[in-house]
Amino acid sequence: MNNSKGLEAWAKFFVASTRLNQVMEEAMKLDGLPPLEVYDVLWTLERAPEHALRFTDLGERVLLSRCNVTRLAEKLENQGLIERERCPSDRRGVYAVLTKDGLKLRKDMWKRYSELIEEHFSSHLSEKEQDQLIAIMKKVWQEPVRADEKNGCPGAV
Amino acid sequence: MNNSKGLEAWAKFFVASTRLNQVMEEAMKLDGLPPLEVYDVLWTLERAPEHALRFTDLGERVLLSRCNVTRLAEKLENQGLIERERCPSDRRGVYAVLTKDGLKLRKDMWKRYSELIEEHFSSHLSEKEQDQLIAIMKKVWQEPVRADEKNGCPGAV
DNA sequence: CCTGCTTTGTTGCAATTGCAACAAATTTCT
DNA sequence: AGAAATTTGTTGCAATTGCAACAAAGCAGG
Repeated sequence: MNNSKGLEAWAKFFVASTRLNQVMEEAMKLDGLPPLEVYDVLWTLERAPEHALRFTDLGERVLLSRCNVTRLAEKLENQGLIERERCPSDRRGVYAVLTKDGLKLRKDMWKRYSELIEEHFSSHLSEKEQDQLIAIMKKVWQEPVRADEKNGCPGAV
Repeated sequence: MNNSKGLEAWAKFFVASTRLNQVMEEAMKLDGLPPLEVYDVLWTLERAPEHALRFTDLGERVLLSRCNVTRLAEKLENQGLIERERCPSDRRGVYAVLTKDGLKLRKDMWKRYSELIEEHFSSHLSEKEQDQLIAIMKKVWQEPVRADEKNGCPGAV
């Protein structure tokens, strides 16, 4: 085996991320909260200017369920979490806009989600290790920078 | 914000793992190779004694597609990658057994998969960082130890 | 042996997803 | 301006998935 350490690192990384997601997802459901892909959409909208994004942009920025944005949006709309608004300058375009309820749900989900992160993840790591991990993740994936996007704040998915 | 560094670490971890998986999955498909969940099953069987596992065990050990093992197995069986074998001691039980073709496909997939890991992951990290990451992943997730399982070798998913 | 209880794998059904075809609006090019 | 190409969101269809009901086989205790 050649540079087996890199491959081992990937294996551990892959297993840990998959399992932790399963744990979180299951715990959220157990608390009657929607799956994380809903959180993903709500939080993506919340960061956007005016809490609104065109469907195409939403599809590009969202992490999970990249296709079928239309259908996921339809579901969220029925639950009153987002609203549609036709784009005035381009009559093809449609904006998805976060509603009050959507904002509230995002916060409620984050309350529980952040607890889970703390419990299953952060609490096992020293501050130094957290720094190391952040640095390493930056090296293997740089999310494209969007001029308009707010970040910092709480729940980055 | 409280211990925001832990949450930031999770966010970066989550985004990187999700995006990298998407990249790998897409690249595999582009090369006409099956999705990684197939790799997952084949590799899980290959590590097992006799290259065989009861369906229940398979379902527990596999990372992706944990439910519907029956149906995924059915598909793999049709492609000649695994075989069914009734368990002699317990007539409820069914073994999934890796075939020659299954073994070969696993290796072929690994050839490409390991290239992708190198390209998108390992090559961005120093040896020291790889060590750090392994240590950190061990702290946030310990996969249960199975007495019989072989590991070490190549592609741990 | 007989009665419940658990384990194991399968199956039916409804919901979700991926993909490709599609129509409407816009842009590009001549 | 007009034809061709591109972008944007929707829709139909087939494949996949999650869930719960189910039957068959084993197990525990009388």
